[in-house]
Amino acid sequence: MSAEQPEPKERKTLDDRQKMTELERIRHSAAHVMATAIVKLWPDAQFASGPAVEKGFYYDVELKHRISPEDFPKIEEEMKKEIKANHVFEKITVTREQALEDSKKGRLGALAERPGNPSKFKIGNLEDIPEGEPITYYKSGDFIDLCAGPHVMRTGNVGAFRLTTVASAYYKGDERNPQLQRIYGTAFKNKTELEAYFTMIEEAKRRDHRKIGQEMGLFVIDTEFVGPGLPMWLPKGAAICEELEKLAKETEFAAGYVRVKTPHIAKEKMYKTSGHLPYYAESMFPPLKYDDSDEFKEERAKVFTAWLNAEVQVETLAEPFVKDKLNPALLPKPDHEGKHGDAIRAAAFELVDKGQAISELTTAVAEYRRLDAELEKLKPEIYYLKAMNCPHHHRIFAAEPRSYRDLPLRLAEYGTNYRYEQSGELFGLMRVRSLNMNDAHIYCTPEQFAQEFNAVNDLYLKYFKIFGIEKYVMRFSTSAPEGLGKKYVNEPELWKKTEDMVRQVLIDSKISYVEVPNEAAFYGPKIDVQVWSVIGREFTLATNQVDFAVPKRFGLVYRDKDNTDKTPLCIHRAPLGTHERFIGFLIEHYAGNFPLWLAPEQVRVLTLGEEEPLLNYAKAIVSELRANFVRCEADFGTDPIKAKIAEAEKAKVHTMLVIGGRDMDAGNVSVRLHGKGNLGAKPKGEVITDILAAIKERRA
RNA sequence: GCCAAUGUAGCUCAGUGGUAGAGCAACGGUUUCGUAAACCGUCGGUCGUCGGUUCAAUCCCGACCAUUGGCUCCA
Repeated sequence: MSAEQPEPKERKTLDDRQKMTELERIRHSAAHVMATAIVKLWPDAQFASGPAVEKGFYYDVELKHRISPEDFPKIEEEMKKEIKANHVFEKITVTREQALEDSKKGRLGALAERPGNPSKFKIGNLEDIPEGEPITYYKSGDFIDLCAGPHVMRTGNVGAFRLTTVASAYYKGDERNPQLQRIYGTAFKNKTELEAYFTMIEEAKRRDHRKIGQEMGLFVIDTEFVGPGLPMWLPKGAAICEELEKLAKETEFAAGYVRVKTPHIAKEKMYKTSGHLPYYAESMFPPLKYDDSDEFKEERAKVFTAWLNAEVQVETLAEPFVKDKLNPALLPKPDHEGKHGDAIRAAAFELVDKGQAISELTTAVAEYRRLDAELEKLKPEIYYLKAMNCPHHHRIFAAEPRSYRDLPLRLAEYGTNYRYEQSGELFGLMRVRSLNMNDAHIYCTPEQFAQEFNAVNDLYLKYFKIFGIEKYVMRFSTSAPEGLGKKYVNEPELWKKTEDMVRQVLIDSKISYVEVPNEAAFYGPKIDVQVWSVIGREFTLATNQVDFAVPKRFGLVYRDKDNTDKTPLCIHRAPLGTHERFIGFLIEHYAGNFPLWLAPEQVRVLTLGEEEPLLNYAKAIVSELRANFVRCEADFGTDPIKAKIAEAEKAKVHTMLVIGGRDMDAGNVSVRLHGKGNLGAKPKGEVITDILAAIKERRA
């Protein structure tokens, strides 16, 4: 969102630094070695910062030459020389004055002094070091860098490394600062670990939801005809969507939700009222103009001209009568014609309304007002694609008079939202522009809040159990005082009250959570549930948000026991998030090997041979399963059984039923589970009963 | 949006300044085979789009579109 400011970064204390692991020291040292290599190759290079990060290290550098992966071998070559030279990482403590002076001489992040080429980013870094904290250099060979360390003993301790990518980054992460080239690499103690890391990356790629989704035929993103970030679910992917919807509908029905359905667009007024337009406009698709035809524009232009003429007419007629009534001290700035049109007209209206005006002026004002109203009507109607469902649900709340007896009212909908994510943010199914949201809004009284909020949290935990999601964190996002009126609605007291309320609920329910300030929604605090996919990607899957602001803006009220109207609280919740992200996550979570109830193709019946009686036996099994809504397919073709099995395994079909003469004669089917091999022949009835039970129970 | 890399058949990928190839898939046929692939044949491409350089461009250059990685974790 536009209002977001770059957040001040937490500075690592020296204590934190001493806790750096050996691997982090290796990587941080590798960053220095890389910088040494780069400055040897391009002596004008200016370095900013080069830390160890989760997967390796980077160094930010300003350089005319654009470093590309083609340069990597050259840089790596130089790095190897540095490592072979086995320089000691020597720690030197200096005064601030000394450091500033060396920076000005261009000595920091360099091999020698560079007159006329000061270490400008190091000067900036120096400013961030608090008074009283020692200022240190690390020197390896000729390379000296402003650095708090710690490092490994010698450059030779950087065991195995590889440069990986080049990216861009703003100095200190602030887009107002110069853009630097960020060179990424990774380093390990030895070659074995380095290679294991790259093998791991390769394996992760195999689990990538984009790859598996393609292979299994779950979804497509047709960027040419439909658009980037707008996935379409193929039949097999749609099957997963439907299973998730079924799960949500059952659970929500049991929890007292009622379902609604709303359109995908709404008038501009909706989002002006909700407050989304100022706070959220950049994330919305451009508006749809209802009537943009030439005829309409002509008509509007005609009325506009007449309206302008009427305005001049009113002012000309009124001016002599009102001139001396205008108080020069109170006059606003004159308009572009040097006149006080607004003030004159206002005065003229007053005269007319009091019946003190001459008849020509009365007529002119009447005509002006008529045209003004007509012009208002000729404004093209503007519609927006909905980026969220809440405003529609609010209008459903407003559609009937509500009593406290109706609350809590839980409106649920699988609504499709459209958000204009920036092109660089799009990412497979995980970050898209059309979102199928497992949405609901709970309208309740403050007394009901704790119970409702808890019930929602319980829902999450219930779902996570079904899917075997074990690693997750609840992030409690709160506001920040400086954001009030900008990033957040300006209601300091309500913010405090609601945040306290949510915090209390979290503490009482003993859910472990982390509190993150300055991350709330504009209308209230929220809880995001963060999960990690097996590949290590971090995502916000579910969300649970409190809204104390928007219902008020819509004037939503319920009649309370004391016969007064009160504004309800609203809880926005989406425990399954969106189909897109949730299924993307599930694909990686299960590596495409879905449990039976979710599997796009649950059962495939494979025949051995083509004899009529055998086919009839097999067909009867398919029919029975399909009659029970099992997604069952038949492979009665002439391929050898090995080939049929290979195909079914590749398609990740959950259960394969192999049927040959032997099985038919005994009333059996041979069961084979994907990835688990042959389980042998079992009685037909038993197998079918078990399949149906496993689906019904949503067995893992 | 910004920086970089990538874009060749439905999929995975070769390849070249002189009109493009493999495997799988699809289709046709032969094969009737008990747990991860039996054989033969056929079809399939404006080499992302547009423009430039050239006698000639999929290849060189430029713009655009899309995808991927990064743009948060400070000396």
